[in-house]
Amino acid sequence: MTTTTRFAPSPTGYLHVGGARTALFSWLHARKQGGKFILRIEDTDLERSTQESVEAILEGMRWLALDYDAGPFYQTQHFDRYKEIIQQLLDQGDAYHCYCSKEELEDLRTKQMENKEKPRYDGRCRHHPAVREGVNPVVRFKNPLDGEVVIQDLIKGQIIVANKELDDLIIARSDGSPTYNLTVVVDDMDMGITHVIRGDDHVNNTPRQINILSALGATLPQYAHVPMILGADGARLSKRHGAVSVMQYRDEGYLPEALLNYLVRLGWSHGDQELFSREEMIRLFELEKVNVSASTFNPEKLLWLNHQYMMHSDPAIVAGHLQWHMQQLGLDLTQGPDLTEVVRVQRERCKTLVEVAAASVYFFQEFTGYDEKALNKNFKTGTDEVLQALYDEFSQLSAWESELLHQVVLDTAEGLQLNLGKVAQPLRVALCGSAVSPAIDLTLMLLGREKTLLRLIRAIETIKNMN
RNA sequence: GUCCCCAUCGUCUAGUGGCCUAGGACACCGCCCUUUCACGGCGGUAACGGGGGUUCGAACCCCCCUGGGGACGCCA
Repeated sequence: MTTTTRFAPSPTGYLHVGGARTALFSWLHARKQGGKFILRIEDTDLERSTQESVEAILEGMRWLALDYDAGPFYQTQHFDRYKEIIQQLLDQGDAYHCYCSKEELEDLRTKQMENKEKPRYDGRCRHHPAVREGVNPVVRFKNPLDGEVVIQDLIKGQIIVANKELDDLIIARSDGSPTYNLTVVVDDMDMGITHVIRGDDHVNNTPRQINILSALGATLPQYAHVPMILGADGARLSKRHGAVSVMQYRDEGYLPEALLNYLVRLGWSHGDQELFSREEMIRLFELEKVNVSASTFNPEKLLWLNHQYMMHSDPAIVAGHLQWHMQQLGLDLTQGPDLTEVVRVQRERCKTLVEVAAASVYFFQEFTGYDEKALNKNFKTGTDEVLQALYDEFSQLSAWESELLHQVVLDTAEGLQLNLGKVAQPLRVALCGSAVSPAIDLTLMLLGREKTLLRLIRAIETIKNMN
């Protein structure tokens, strides 16, 4: 049987890092086995599912380049099939109608909690069936009364749950619509899912699902429950923790490969290796080596990884991502250097694409004002003469090449008997408006002669007007 | 409360009975490099939650405690 895995999010929000990691592990396992990866949207909760969420999830998958071989499938389009299975279960005596009201059930729960018992349905309609006129019943699955369910989890190992801990769960609501535990089981069975890879929070559902699957005579899939990702406060990662949407990482200037690399190392490792290309992940990843315990999301390490990816990836590819950010700033990219060159000169000092973009604005348009500190420190009486000397040299330079530019700066310093810093720094401020930029020759190079000369004039004027 | 699961530096982790005076990475702190900011190089601080066993020997196996997480919906 070909390995088939699935990612089955419910469209009640964007794709967050926890979901993304589950999707990644599932995708990785399928790719490693040369199997299929399916995307299934679990939208049976009509109240909370939204089209926007569906689109946000698809966008996240696309950005991370987690491609699926089938789907997206929507559970709302399988309702006939679910009804058929529910009827089958009813017919074969594995399910029954329950007329208990929500209030009754609520009372039951409260009493059980008071008695320090685990809240669970007591099966009153199973043992004493009674039709109530005018009440639409729910359908409950007859969970086995005794025995136990043994799960051989690929990650967690053996998990044993006694059937008496379980109750008769609802598989169809009073309006006839199917519930989660039923739909998952039916789809996993129909889609030939061989490996159910999902979040830790589903371990408790697994024995119930196994019981339904058994009642249906289906072959059981293998289960792999991946541990949760916790926020900095040790609680489960959620909307409250801020930047958990995958797309927010794009907005903040992260490369998808970096996020993926961060995520794959959260709960999984391969010796001391930190950097994994997509191919390496596929080759080396093993579900069996995924950790059993939850891990905490560490934004600083993600940042470091992002920097690693910016520095070691093909600059042209990084430039492709940078372009989007430059456009966000409203820059006219025809008015400056090639973005690949920008990446080359900026990437060692910037950890995100947002930083690269912000630090590169002056290559494309005039900066508004000088950084005050930089100005006070570098523009002094007499600095205008230094800049004038540079202006003279630059305007006569035969070619605009970095070695020549570098030489001009060196020669000017020597000619004026000044430290290199006394020449390069004022020049930097004149060109960029701040004391921070790439190496001065590279900055000159990318800026071009025209902008360089204009900005030198502007600086000289500024200094003259200071007195 | 009941059930399930978990427990190595602040964080991600290596470690599967002797290679461990516990290794790597992020962060942090020094030093070096340096025309800015950085990159880089070198070094440092820092952990086996506690208590019992088992064993010649335990971070690794067992039990208890403690701590943490998850589940307990006509949500998924």
